[in-house]
Amino acid sequence: MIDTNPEKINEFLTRGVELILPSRDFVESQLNSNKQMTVYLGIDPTGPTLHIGHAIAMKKLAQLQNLGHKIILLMGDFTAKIGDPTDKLATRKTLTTEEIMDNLKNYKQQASKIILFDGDNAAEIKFNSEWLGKMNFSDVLELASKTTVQRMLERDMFQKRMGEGKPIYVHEFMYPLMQGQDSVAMDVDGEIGGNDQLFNMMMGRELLKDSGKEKFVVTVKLLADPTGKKMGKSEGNMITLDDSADSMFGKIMSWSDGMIISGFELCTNIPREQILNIELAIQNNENPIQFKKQLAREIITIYHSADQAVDAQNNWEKTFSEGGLPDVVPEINEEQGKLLSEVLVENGYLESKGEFRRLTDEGGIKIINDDLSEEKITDFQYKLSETVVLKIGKKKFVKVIVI
RNA sequence: GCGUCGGUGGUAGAGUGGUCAAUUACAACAGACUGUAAAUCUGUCGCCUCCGGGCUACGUUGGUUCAAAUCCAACCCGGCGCACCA
Repeated sequence: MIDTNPEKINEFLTRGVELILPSRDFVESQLNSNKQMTVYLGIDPTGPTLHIGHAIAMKKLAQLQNLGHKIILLMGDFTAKIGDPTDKLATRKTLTTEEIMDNLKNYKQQASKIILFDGDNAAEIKFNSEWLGKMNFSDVLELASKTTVQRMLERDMFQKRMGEGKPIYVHEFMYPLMQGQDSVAMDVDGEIGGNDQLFNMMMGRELLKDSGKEKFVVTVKLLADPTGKKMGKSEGNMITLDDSADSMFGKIMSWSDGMIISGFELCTNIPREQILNIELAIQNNENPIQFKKQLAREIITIYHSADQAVDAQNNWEKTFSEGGLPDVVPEINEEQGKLLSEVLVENGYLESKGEFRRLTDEGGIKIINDDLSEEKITDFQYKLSETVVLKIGKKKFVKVIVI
């Protein structure tokens, strides 16, 4: 039942791991003890999609599942309503139960690419509203009495806000406690999470110590290049697990070269030796683009399929390296003689006519002829006379059919 | 409650009567270049325009003024400090 294959355990303890508490030795001996452990990963269901950052932590869960341990995916439906102070965005809109259920449906489908929800040792999904929602005020007080304001203030986040004279609300102190309470309520042996969740996860350790249990915490590295620049929504290259193959390919190609290695380590199952080879090759000035393409294919294979990965690459190369057309170009029907600027604004391709003017000034709107030659539109009063295939900027394509 | 500081474009953050559609940075977009949708460089970056200009915007509502993001008043929202309470 419990697998103690040393190689697998080693893989779990090292790959993509940032920090292990209380110690690597402790966790290793636990994993070797033939006892089934319960380990969880908490996700706040704030949006409809999981992103690749979630996937990195889920991969660690999957490794434990594969070793025969029990894994729980915890939906922070209750905590999501409060908002994690780790996120500097102070207020999150509160989600209705329906929205949460909706998000969950998608999560399960997306997560199932990585962890198993059926079979003997199926992953379990839990909701923390189940216990947090039932606590009354004296329960909360008791929980709050387990830690001190000083402990809370240790957080970088809070220190920073104090320094900047920004507000810290009392309920924000509750967030780590709530997350800690999750560990207690589920009586887990361990928790996986991103390195940014360390503080919150340590709270669970502290609370469980009260009942004499040593909970372990494994934090995974965040996907970032060596300069520490994170991948994220603000960088615009955040991959969500339901992105199309084409879109994933494009986003991965826009990662900086420095992210290739950690991408392989964190997001794929490629063996370490191969990753080392790639690292060496890049150091030897081999063109990184081939490895980046490989990385993109590997990742797409996990979430879509190997065939789609190849298609996505072909599509991408055709479109961007060779300046051709993607396989699918959206079409709109319009009457003859209409201003192209109006057509594009009405169909949501451009924000305003002013934008159209700028683009024509800059040569950003082109007609693509059948032989793939391009012809810039420079007249902002351009009127439709015949069906044209347009390239707007470098990413947008549209076929305007004149009827 | 009192005092004090503040609320500006997608974000951060300048501006403190006209030269302000509003410095700058980031983000975004385009062009050049490139192995790349990377980096770098250049340009653009409220809406409309018959390219003259017009319109809408600096918490809200009023006011002063030829002229307000900028001054005044009230209100709303927020920070910090103090007091009250305990």
